[in-house]
Amino acid sequence: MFETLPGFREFYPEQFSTRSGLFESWKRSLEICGFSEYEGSVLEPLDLYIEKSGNEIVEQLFHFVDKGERKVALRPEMTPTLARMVGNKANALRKPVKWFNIGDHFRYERMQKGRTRCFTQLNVDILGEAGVKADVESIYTLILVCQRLGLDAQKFYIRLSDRDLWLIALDALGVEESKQSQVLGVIDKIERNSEEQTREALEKIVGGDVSSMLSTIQSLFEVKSVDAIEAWFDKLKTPEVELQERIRGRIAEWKELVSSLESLGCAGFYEIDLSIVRGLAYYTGFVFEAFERGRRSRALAGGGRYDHLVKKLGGPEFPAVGWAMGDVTMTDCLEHHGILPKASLPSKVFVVMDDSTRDTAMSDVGLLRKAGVCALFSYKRSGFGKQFKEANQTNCDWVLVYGGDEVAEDKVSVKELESGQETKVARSELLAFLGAQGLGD
RNA sequence: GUGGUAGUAGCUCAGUUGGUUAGAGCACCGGUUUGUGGUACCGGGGGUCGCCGGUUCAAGUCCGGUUUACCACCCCA
Repeated sequence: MFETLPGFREFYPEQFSTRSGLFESWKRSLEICGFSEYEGSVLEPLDLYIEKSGNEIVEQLFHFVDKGERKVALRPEMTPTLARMVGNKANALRKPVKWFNIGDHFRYERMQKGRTRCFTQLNVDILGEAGVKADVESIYTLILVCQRLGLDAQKFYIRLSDRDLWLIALDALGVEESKQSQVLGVIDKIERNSEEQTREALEKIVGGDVSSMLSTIQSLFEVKSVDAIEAWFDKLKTPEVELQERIRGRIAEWKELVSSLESLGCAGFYEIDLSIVRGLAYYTGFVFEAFERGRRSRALAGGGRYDHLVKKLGGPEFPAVGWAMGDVTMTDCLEHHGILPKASLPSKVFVVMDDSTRDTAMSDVGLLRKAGVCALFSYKRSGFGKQFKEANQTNCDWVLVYGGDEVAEDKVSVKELESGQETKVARSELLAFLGAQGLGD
C-alpha cells in the first residue's frame, strides 16, 4: 500500500465532520461581522515570499521549478497573496476591505504536535483603514470566533503588544534606526534565551555596556496597563519634543484601543504583554497572539498590523491589519476541552420495503429526493428487521414503512426512531407531513 | 537541520529467558429474527508482526540499516 506523504493529512468522514463544523463556525462568525469570503491561488511565484521575508525562508517552502521553468512555491501563508490581490484592485475596492479566507497552506518542515506540512488556516483581514477602529475590530473578531467555538475567558486569552511602541522606546533609548529591527529580534527571543545570550546579542548590535538598556527593556515586559506604559515613558524623561509627541500620540491610540475593546465586552479576554514582538518583518503596529490558558501549547492565532506590505508588493499605500488561525492547533484545543464541533446534518428518512411494494416505494423515494428530503433505502433484499437496523446505522431519524398492508390503502407508516412513535399517513400527504417535521426544502 | 522513543488486525493493545498454525477487546460482516431498530448470545472474515539484510536448527522476539510516527530542540507564517 502507498502511504500518505509525510506531514499530509487525510480526513475520514467522522473527522471531516469535525472539520466542516469548525469551518462552518468560522464562516458564520465572520459573516456576522460583515466579512466576505475570498480565495487566492495555492501556487505562487517563489519571489513573492522571498520578496517579503528574505532568502532563508526558501528552505521552509514547498517550492520547485515547473515545466515552464518558473520558480514556484505552494503558499506558506495567505497575507502576501491577499496583499497582491488587494493591491491590484486597490482603487476599485470600497474601503474598508473586510475579507476572510479558509484555505490550505504548506511548509516543508519536520512535524510535531500542532505542526504538519499541510494545514488549513482562517485568515481575517481589514485593509484600507489606518485608524485604531480596524485594530479593535480585528482583535474583536478573533475573540468572537473563539467564543462562538465554545472557548470562554477561562480557556483562552490574547496577548497584546505593539511594535510601534517598541520602536518609540528604542528611539528613546538611543538605538539607531538602522539597528532597531535587529534589536527587536533579540527582544523577541528574550524569554527563550538566557540573560547571558541576550546580553551578548545586544552588545553585538549596539556595542558598549548594555546592562542598563537591558534592564530598562526588561522593565517594559512587566507593564500590564496603559497607565503603566505612560509611567514607563515618564520615567525615561525624553527631552526631544518630537519624540514626546509620538509617545503622547501612541498612548492616546492605546487608550482608544482599550476602551473600545472594553465596550465591546472583551474585558478579561486580553492582556497587555509587550514581550510579544512576532517574528515576521512586515508587522508595523499592534500585534497579538491568542493562547490557551493553563496549557503549554502553540499560539491558537496570531496577527497584527502590516501597513506597508501592499506597497512593498507593488501596490499603493494601503494600511492593513489581520490575523490567522490554524485548524490543527484549534482542533487540538477544542478536543482537549471536549467541545469539538460537528457539521450540521439534515434529518434523514429510511424507506423500508419488500418485493411487493418496491415499485411504489422507489417512486416515492424519487419524489422525496426531488423535494429535498434525504431519503435512503437498502440495496439488499432483506427482512424489515434488517432494514430497521440499517436505518439506525445510517443515522436516519425517520423510517417510512412500505408494507403490503399500507400500500394496499395507499398509505405509509411513518416512524420516528428516537421516540418509537408511528403513524399512518396517506401517500399524498407524505411530503406535507414530513415538511411539518422540518424535512425537505 | 539535531537528539530521544516507538512501529504486531481498521482501532487499543497482549505475546514469557528466541521454540508448532501470532492472540484479546472494540469495530465490521453473518445468524438467532423472511412486518419493526439500539440489547443479548453464537459464528465469520481480516496479519508479509513497518521494510531490507544479518545471527541462529529456529526470529514478532537478538543485531545492523532504512522508513514512518510521536516527543523535545531549531524555526515560526
